[in-house]
This record gives sequence, structure tokens and C-alpha cells, in this order.
Amino acid sequence: MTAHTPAQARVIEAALALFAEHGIGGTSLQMIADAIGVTKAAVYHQYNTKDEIVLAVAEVVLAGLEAALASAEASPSPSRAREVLIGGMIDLAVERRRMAGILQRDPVMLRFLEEHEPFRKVMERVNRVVMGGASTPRARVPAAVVASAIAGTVIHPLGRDLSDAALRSELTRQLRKLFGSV
Amino acid sequence: MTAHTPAQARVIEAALALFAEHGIGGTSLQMIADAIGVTKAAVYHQYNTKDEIVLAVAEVVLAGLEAALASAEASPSPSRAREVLIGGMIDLAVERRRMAGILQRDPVMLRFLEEHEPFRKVMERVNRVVMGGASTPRARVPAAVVASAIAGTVIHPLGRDLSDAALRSELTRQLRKLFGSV
DNA sequence: GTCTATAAATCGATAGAC
DNA sequence: GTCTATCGATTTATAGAC
Repeated sequence: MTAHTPAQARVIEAALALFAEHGIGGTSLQMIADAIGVTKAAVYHQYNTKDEIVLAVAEVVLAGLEAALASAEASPSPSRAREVLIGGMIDLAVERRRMAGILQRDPVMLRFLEEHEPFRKVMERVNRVVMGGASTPRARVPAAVVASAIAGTVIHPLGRDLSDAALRSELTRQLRKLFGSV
Repeated sequence: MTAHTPAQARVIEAALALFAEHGIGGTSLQMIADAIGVTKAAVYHQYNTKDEIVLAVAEVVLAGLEAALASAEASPSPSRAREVLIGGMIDLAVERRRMAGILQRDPVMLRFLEEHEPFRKVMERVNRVVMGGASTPRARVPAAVVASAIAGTVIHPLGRDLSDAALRSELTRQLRKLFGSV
């Protein structure tokens, strides 16, 4: 699913970088076209609206999350599933750094995630695994903390000059404190 | 300092809400004017550029943080200072919810915080208190986790229907795990 | 798949009246 | 402090040639 032509892949890649730097609302199709080195019309030939580009970007970022989610859900125990998922989320976020951060940070993207059913479903699965069993109102807070901490820390100025390996291990160590395992 | 006329206060209040909902880049001066019920020209009479509005909004949000920071820095011990500051940050974030969230989330606002000296100074003081003594690269990660967790959780969909009191106490409980006290 | 050219709307910003 | 009116630039988006 989501088979991209090379031209579409170029649009998505450029959009991802620009969204992270200027925000979705602050990124125009002209900026995307300039970054690729083509005209606006060429971009429109791939995606008919700006929303479609945002959608395609969201799908790419969420695809990695779904992969980690699938292997987590296949785990024998709930605690092991949570361990696998959080580890996968950290890996994804660290690898892409500011790229991944926009997913949970940009106000426009947050709206997208809430309004589009498929995205909501994925986020619900993520939350279910992180929360383990119970889902009382209070039990939902740790899931929000985990998601926020991962997405926020990887793009935080304080972690900018850390290597991927150092950031990953220290972030894992911190999140471990929130649960006991991770 | 930062004495606002009633008209300026209306602009800031409207901008704060719109920035949180649509992002700074996705908010036009026309939208702000419409929200207040005046024309664009009236808004321009208060602030000559969009950047000045962003600046004014940032100052309002940061003013509360500086107050919490001052009382934290007056604490007798570093660990007590951290406890006071994190508590203050939680209070601020919970009270304003999505309002406060934009400070550390919007890409445009992040740029502002990094480029304007006064804001950088405040953030450096916050980080110093949260990190306690040492400031090795790895020691900076917990500070980033704390800031991200607070700012992200209060606007996370999972915490949307929690009361302020419940959100505050559960968030405090989670952050306590990251340190030992809080 | 990419281009030129263009439409219609909106953008940030200004001038000047009240 | 707010208005009308306007500027020039930029926005999303389309038509049609290559």
C-alpha cells in the first residue's frame, strides 16, 4: 500500500523536511517545489491539494510506527509488548529526529491525526499497548507522557549535539524509570 | 514591564488561541482581526508586524515561567529548587493547557525562542535548575524529557477530558519517577 | 513528468479619514 | 482606536503545451 512514484517520493521527502522546519502552515507549495527544483505545477501533478501532501507525509511517518506496533502486539505478555513498542518508538524518533517530531507536535498535523479515522485507529492501538490493561482516566496520562517525552526530546535543543546512540540509550534509561521495564 | 493596553490584550488573547489551534504559520492577521471583531488595520495599529504579535504572545507565556523560576532559584538546595520549578511548570501548563503547549511545540515559536536572547536566557536558567549540578551531554536529556513531557501531555488527546486537578496530580506522580523527588 | 501562463483569493503591510 | 481602501507579493490551484 501507499506505492509512491519517484516523483511522489521526492515531494514527500522535501515536504517532511520543510514541515519540520517551518511548520505545516508555514510551508507553501512553492517552497516544496523550490526544494525539489521543479515548478509548482509539477508538484500539483503529483498531489492535487496541499492536504494530500500532508496526508502522504503522515502516512510515511506512521508506517514505521505501525511496523513497531505489529511486532509489539505479537508479544506474549502485555509488559513485553509495551517494552517492544516503546523501544520501537524511540528508535523511530531518534533515527529521524526532527522529522519524526512533527508528527505529534505540529498543530495542523495533530488535527489531521484526530480527524482521519485510520490515524486515530493506529494511535488508539499505540495507547492500548502502552497503557497495558487498565484504561482509567488516570492510567491514560502515562501513555501521553511517554509519547510526548519521546517526540519532544529528540528535537529538543538540549539533545541536538548528542549522537543517535547516546540519545537512544539515555532516552531509554529515562523512560525505563516511568515503568520499571522498557 | 510589558504593559498592555486593553486593545493589545485582546490581540494577544486572540492570537494565543489561534496559534494553539492552527499554528503560528497557519494564523493570519485577518483571522486575529476577525476573532476580535475588528479590521486588520486596527490590529496593525497595535502591532506593526506579525512578528511583534508572536513576540508579545511569547512574553506573556514566558512571564509565568519566569515567576516560577525566580522562586525556584531562591530555594536553599538544588534538589528543592528543581522540585519547586517542575511543580511550577506543571501548574502553568495545566492551567493554560493547549495555550501553554504551543510555546514548546510550534516550529515557528521554537525558532523565536532560540533566536531571541532574552528567551534563550530564561530557557537556560530553566535547564540549569532542572539538571541540578552536572551538565554532561547525557545529563541534558532528563531536562529535555521533563520539558517535553509537561508541554506535550497537557495538550495530548488522552488527557483532554481530565480535570485540572487530576491531570496535575497524575503528571506530578509520573515526573516524580524521573527524579525521586519532585 | 515537467513546463509556461494565469486566475482568483489571500497574505502582510500602509495611507489617510474619522 | 477603528475604519475604508489600497499596494504589491504570495497563496492555492488550473489549463494546456511539450
